[in-house]
Amino acid sequence: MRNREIAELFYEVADILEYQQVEWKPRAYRKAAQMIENLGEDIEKIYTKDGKSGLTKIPGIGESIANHIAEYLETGEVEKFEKLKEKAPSGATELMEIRGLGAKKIKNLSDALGVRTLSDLKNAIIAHRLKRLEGFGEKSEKNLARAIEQYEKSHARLALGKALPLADEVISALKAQCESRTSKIDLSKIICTGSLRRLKETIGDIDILAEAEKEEALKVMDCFVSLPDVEQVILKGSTKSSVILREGTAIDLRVVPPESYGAALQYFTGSKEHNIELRNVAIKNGYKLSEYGLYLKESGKQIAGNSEAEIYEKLGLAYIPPELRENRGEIKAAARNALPKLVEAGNLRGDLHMHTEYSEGKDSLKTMIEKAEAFGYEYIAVTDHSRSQKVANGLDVEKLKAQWKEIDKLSKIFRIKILKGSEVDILKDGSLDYPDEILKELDIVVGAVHSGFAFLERRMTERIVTALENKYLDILAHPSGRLLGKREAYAVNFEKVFEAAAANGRVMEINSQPSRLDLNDELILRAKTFGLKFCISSDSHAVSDLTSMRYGLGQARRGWLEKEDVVNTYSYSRLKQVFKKLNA
DNA sequence: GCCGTTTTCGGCCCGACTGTTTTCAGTCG
Repeated sequence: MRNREIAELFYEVADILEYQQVEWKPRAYRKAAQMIENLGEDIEKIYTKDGKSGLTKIPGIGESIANHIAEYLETGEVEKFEKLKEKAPSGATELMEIRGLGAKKIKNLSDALGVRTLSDLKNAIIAHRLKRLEGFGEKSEKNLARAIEQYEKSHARLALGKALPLADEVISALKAQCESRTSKIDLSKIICTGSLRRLKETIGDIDILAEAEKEEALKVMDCFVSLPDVEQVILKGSTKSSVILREGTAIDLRVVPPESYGAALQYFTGSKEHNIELRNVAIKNGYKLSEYGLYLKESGKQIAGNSEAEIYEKLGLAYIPPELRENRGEIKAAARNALPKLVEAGNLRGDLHMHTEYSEGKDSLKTMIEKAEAFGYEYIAVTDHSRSQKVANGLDVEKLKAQWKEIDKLSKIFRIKILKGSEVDILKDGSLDYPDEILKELDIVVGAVHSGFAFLERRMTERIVTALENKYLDILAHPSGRLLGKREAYAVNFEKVFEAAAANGRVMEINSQPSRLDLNDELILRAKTFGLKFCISSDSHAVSDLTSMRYGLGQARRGWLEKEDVVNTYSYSRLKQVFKKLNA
């Protein structure tokens, strides 16, 4: 699967072309990159099967880009791009990352001052050479200095598991401030938008929307920029303000009047690509869509804007949930009224992956069960680590049997069904980490790779396929092994993994730990095409982790999953048909 | 460079904020 690699290449080319102030091409390359990223199919496979004509069937890819892709797949590079890169100063794409700098200014800096790299820029600022330049001044020099500082401090994206609680905090603080200053603000309308509302696995910045009449808007802005955690105010206006928090996260706040609230919510939720498509739909229907509303093109009369639902409705579309708004075909599906009915939090009836004090969990078996029952779950599986996981205090056979005894005892006290499970290591040869006579006694076997991450693709694929063919394996845990921002997914052929899983009726886990979110949305989409079922699991290591399900659920929704696709939405009696050992 | 219920040529989302202008260009999302 080289989709990501090719998309990155096109993004880079788009940046260079932008720097060279070539018109429109950057947009075309970015669009192509985005389509390839979200394809859900292996582009190399498409090319092998249907050649260039297969490639041009993908929206955004025409004759020329198809040729580039073919050349890249066959030779590992594109001659034209190599020449392009030679001509562009190597630091230009990095300079594009600095807030406040775009193609024009970078060109100007390069021509007038010979600034080609980030360190050139720093030196120019220190020597105060910028302010003498046309279009720059005292202030831009200072702002650029700060922007560089921030870029160097943190240009990494924030994990969903960090961003969501942080946004909740900021929003509550903002609500409290607003409440003390004015009674005219509808506090329930202060919510997060942007990639956070779409529950993307990582977040660039936090976007917040509020509703207020014009004369109240500035008050909301005042509250916002004076929040205690704000370190720097980037900009402040009556509809838009941006700040940076002490810990480095950027937050934008938009304030709009009630008649535009729905339009603004739609617009600022994005994604950008979804919005561009949506505006095209508007144009084709004789409308104009902006963050202020949906208007008739001719008369300029507003026909929707108050609520998000109304906007989609007036455009002839079914309401599209935020998690689907990635321009992955959701607009066409909405037009045909063929959107999936996404799985919801209320559908979840159990959690099939959690740890206790027996291995590396922080809470006791009893505490975990208590809390899970309080959640209203119908069943849980206790899945401590198997014996090879020495670092995680994996259970030997004796200790596992002791846990079974305690589960039997607790089962008499609690209403919730407690399944005897294990997160069993998939060993290097693909075998499982307990003997068969133990595996067959377990209600649920969750198989996982915890070692040998550096295996070559073929060996890793064989290893996992062997495990999937083992009749005692039920669920493949965190199938890609990635750790967000820390470790890439291991090299494995997912086509073969999904094929083997489907052939043997195995379930794919969507691990909800914020650092994992594995499978991710793209792989979920691909896995679904193999007819696979999924389970959303918390992989809790403490009772406080049980709520992490919201993150995994988000990825499931981003992967277009319905209730039916997710086995832990099933009643216990139906779950028994999925995992046959439960009948024993 | 892509694409077509206006088009095979001529469009390509749209508006806010800032800093530098003295009416707007550049950048951002």
